[in-house]
This record gives sequence, C-alpha cells and structure tokens, in this order.
Amino acid sequence: MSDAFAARLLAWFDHAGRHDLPWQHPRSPYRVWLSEIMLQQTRVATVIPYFQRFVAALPELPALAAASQEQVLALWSGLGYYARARNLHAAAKLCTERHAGKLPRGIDELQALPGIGRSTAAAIAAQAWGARHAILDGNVKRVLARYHGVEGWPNLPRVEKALWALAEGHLPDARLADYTQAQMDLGATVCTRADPACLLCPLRDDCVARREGRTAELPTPRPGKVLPQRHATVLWLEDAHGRILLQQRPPAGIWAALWTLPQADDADAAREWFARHLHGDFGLGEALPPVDHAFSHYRLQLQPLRWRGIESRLAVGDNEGLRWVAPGDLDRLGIPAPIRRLLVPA
DNA sequence: AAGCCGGGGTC
DNA sequence: GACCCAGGCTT
Repeated sequence: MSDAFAARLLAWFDHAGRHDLPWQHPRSPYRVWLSEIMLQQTRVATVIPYFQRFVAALPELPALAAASQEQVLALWSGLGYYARARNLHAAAKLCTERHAGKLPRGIDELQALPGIGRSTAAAIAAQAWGARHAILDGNVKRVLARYHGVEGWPNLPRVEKALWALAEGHLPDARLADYTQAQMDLGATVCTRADPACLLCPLRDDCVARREGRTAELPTPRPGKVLPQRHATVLWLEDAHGRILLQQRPPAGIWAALWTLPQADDADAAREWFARHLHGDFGLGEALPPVDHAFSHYRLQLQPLRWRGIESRLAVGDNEGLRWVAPGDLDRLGIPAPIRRLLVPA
C-alpha cells in the first residue's frame, strides 16, 4: 500500500531528482550493481570518475569475471574499502558459475553474493528490474529518523530494526526504481545532515523533526570515541633506474592485497629489514616529513625513509611479494591513497 | 553487539 | 578535528 510519503516523494523526484547519473544511462543490471557497490559509504561525486574508468575498462559482467585481481584492484585504487573490489570480483565469477554470466534477479540470490547485503540487494533489484523492496542506506535513515522523529543512533540494532519497518511501510506499489532513487536524492540534496533545505522538501508538512525544530538533533549522532594512534616506518628504495621497491600486503587486514612500500613497526625494525634484504648503508636513508593518515578505527603516522641508487638485484627473491616497479607502472597496481600521494606528488 | 575496513567532503 | 557518506562482513 502506498501513502502520502511515497506519492509526494515521487512527484518531487520528477522535477527535482537526479536523472543524469552515469549509471542511469544506460541503466543495466551490471552498471547498477557496480554503482551500488562503489557508493557504499562513498559520495556520488567521489564515485563518478571511478565508475567511468571502471566501465570503460570492464564494460560488462563477463569482462569483470575474466579480469585479473590486479586489474580490478588497480581500478579501485584510491576509492577505499578494498574488500568491496575483491567481493565484486568474486561475485562476478560466481555469476558465471551459477547464473549463466548474468546478475540474478531474485533478492535472495543477490544477497547471497559477496558484498551485497540487504539494502544493496534491494537497491539493485528495484533499480534494475523495478522489484518492490525497501532500501535503508544513510540517506533513508536520515530522512526517516527526521520524518518520524526516531530517537537513537540509526546504526544501533534496535533503531535500525524500527527504521526498516518504517521503510517497508512506505513502499509504493509502482515506480520502485524511481522511488528508490528519489529517497537517495532527497537525502543527498535536500534532507542533508547539516542545514537541510526544509523549504524545498516535499515531506515538510508531516516531518516530526521539522515541526519540532529538531532537524539539527536528528538523526542522533554516533557515540564518540577516541581513535588509537599507531606508527610505522616505510622504506622508499629506488634503484639506479628510478624503479621503486614495492611489497604486496597480506590477503587480509588493512589494505589487503594492495602494493605498498615495505613497512616496519619502528626505526629498529626498519634497520633489520634493510640489513636482511639489502647491502648498503642504512644510515644514508633520508628521513622525509611524516605522513598522517586516518582510518575509521585508528590513526596512522608513517615515517618514510628514502634511499636512491640502491642495487636492485640485492633485493632477496620475490617470495615475499617484493617487486621493483617503474614509476610509469604505478597506475597498473592497487596502491593505498597516502602511499600513492607520497610516491606521485600532485 | 561491537569491531574491522578507506578516503575524502564538509562543517 | 569531528562527523559521516547509496554498508557489509567477521567475531
């Protein structure tokens, strides 16, 4: 059943929604899926150039399934949350095995694929095929928390459960693709976190937060916490040709499977690593300005030490994922953003 | 239920 | 700096 919420939202969407996003033209299941994965915890403006580059290189699902992990990670390099890229790649291969090389239409089959949870499965099904399922992303949580005056941090299981029920209750009977897009457009362009444009909102007449002047308090912000500070030393080694020694990170953990500078916990550990892998004078390493980087759950300060003209064959075998990389080849590898900024200044 | 997992906009 | 963004997975 449909209520005023959906009807007003759809009427607003027709004249004020976003109709020119890259994944809307053409709106194929593969492009919808890719966009939804890239957009997880990532803003539209950030995603667009990555999306364009990705579909230019891998235009359809079979091409993604056949691609190397190295290429997929290179295309994802800088976007963050790299498990998304590994899951996307694995899911494409599963589609080749299970679904004849296409994305499955059923919500359960979609959600069974790695990287696709309840909300993403619903968004794909609604946008690709008009299926009737509720989404609950950050935009919808904010809109519903304000519209219904829902108290509590939206990611608390109890609150999230209530929001899912409200989202289900507003589902219209038709135009599910537009309705899904409309919710996200309203959250992104009108019902913004700071300073929402309530005068332009099609839902303002029945919005609890608007009526009670509490848009600044809803949704309830996340409980604050202090992020731990960690330190590491990275070794920037260049040979006589300007090639850089990179090391592939382990398949799990932070920056999994990405290529970074060899990293040690501190200066002493860096000295040991140097002695174990190279001949030469550790003391000739130039200390560059430290690099500060923030993750979701800790802060990291990197202390780069740089050597030039290192004898390249002195690096011990490649069983530790070590590789000398020419500067022109850095684009072909997945490299964490702060490391890429260090190696390739803007 | 809580932690892990990136990077950048925006205030 | 703090907060959060078209979240999902693991423990």
